[in-house]
Amino acid sequence: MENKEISRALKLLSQLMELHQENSFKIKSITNASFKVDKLPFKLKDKTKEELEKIDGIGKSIASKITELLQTNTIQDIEDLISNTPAGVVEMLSIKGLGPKKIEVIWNFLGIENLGELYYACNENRLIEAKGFGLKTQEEIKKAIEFKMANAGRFLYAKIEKLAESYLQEFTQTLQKIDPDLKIVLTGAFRRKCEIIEELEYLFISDDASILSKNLFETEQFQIIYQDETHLHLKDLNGINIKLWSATSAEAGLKLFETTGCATHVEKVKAYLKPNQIFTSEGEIYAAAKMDFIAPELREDGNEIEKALKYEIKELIKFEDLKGTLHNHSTWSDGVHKIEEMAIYCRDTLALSYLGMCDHSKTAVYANGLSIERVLQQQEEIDYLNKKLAPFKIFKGIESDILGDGSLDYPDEILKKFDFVVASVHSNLKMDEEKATQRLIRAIENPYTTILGHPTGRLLLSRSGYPLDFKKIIDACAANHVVIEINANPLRLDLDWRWHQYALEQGVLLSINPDAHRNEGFLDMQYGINVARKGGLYPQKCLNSFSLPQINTFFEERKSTIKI
DNA sequence: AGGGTGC
DNA sequence: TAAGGCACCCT
Repeated sequence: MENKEISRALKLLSQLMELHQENSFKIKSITNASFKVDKLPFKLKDKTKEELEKIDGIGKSIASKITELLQTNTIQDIEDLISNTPAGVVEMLSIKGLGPKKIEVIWNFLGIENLGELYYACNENRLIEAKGFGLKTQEEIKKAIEFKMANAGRFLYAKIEKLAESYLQEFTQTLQKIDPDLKIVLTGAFRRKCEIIEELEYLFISDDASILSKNLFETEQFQIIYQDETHLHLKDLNGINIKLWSATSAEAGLKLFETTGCATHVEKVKAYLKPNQIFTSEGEIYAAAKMDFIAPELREDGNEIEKALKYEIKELIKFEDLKGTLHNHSTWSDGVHKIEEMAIYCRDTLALSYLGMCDHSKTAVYANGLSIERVLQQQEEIDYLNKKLAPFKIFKGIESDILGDGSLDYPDEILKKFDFVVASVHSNLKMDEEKATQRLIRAIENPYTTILGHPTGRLLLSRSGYPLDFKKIIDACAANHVVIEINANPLRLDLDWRWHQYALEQGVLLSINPDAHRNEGFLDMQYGINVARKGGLYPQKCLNSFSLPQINTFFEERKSTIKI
């Protein structure tokens, strides 16, 4: 079990205790432990109970809860509290803007026990009767419930990835007993690397026509929703839709093509094919249609077919093209690893040649943002490490908050000390589109801004982004030579891939930034690669696939254009 | 810590 | 009554 899961369990425990109005000191200590656990640079599962008790923020009582969790996968206190709380009330904790205090009032004062009732109460204007609630809060809650409902049955790619692979293993193992030559591949939106997945689709390639016969999947794990000659539709215990398609080995190429692309893409390509042609691979299909091969990620009904017909499809970016990583957090602000640890991980494990450090700026006090003095100290440390680790290079960056008026978070004398600046919005996210766009443009026009960080601040499936006029934003980046970040955190993936093409057309560079707060966070760059490929990004236009000398020059030239 | 909201 | 203090939630 990872620290993250332990931290989540403790957080849940504290929230449930708060819902039941238990001793506030106990609640505080558990909340605190949850926070601390999430920031530890080592794994708790390897520790003995005695070692746990010595950790700052963990005492005897919490240590025993953690060992209980590690041994039994649960904590009895949580189970007890949950059994005394309506499931719908627990679910309310997942609504943005609602915390345990407010939910306690909703539950005990208004007598509301699930999201449906809560939504109904918002519509009836009943929430404002309760203390601590007003019209604005009621509207926010209503919107948040609508957002959640609209996203029911949708899953983050990163969350469903392991499950998708494990079903692949499971199906293969079970069915190869029937047909040893059977092959199964993932297809559909998952193969297109969509950031949100609504169903998992598998293609069973077998010359045994009865391979999908229903009784094989009639287990406790799956519920059969629908079946016809073409496919079998299941739902698993988590409510995830699973579609199984089958093809003989002769049909496999065509079937894989048909189940992968979005419907319009498939239809459009088929218009270029002669009837009754036989294909053993997807490559043959695109060749027969007299166009470039189109990678699965691109088959989304953009302009990919037009480009393929002109043989203008670029070779898409891959993880191995990345030469470095920009926008990362260390223990100087809210990260869990030291700069040196991160640098060594990048150099030795990921074989990268540079690391951009971008801890939080001073306004982000909640994230231990850097005061001017600490910026200077950090830069001294980086100078020292650069001597020690050469030729590996650590770039001095900052993730500067964009303040309410669009200005950056330090005076120019400090801004000019950085090799590069990532400017991003963290607070005041409720502006209207015009104000928000103006605020960002002002930050883009700041000569010290090198990269625009996560432009909308969205959190997939939980919070929609800051409303922006994307064309204006991208045009402003083009005019000011500002790079746009593709934040690779699987919850963000912001800038959205649907805007990459436009950005590239305007000559804007993109950067796949992990926003890592620990070493494992660097691996999120794979999710950034996934969406960047959907957006059509190729290595020459990706800032962090520049070699070390190239990016060095880029940063230097960028700074030399600043007048004053 | 600081902004937004509401009592 | 209007303003200020306090509580909650977010980043």
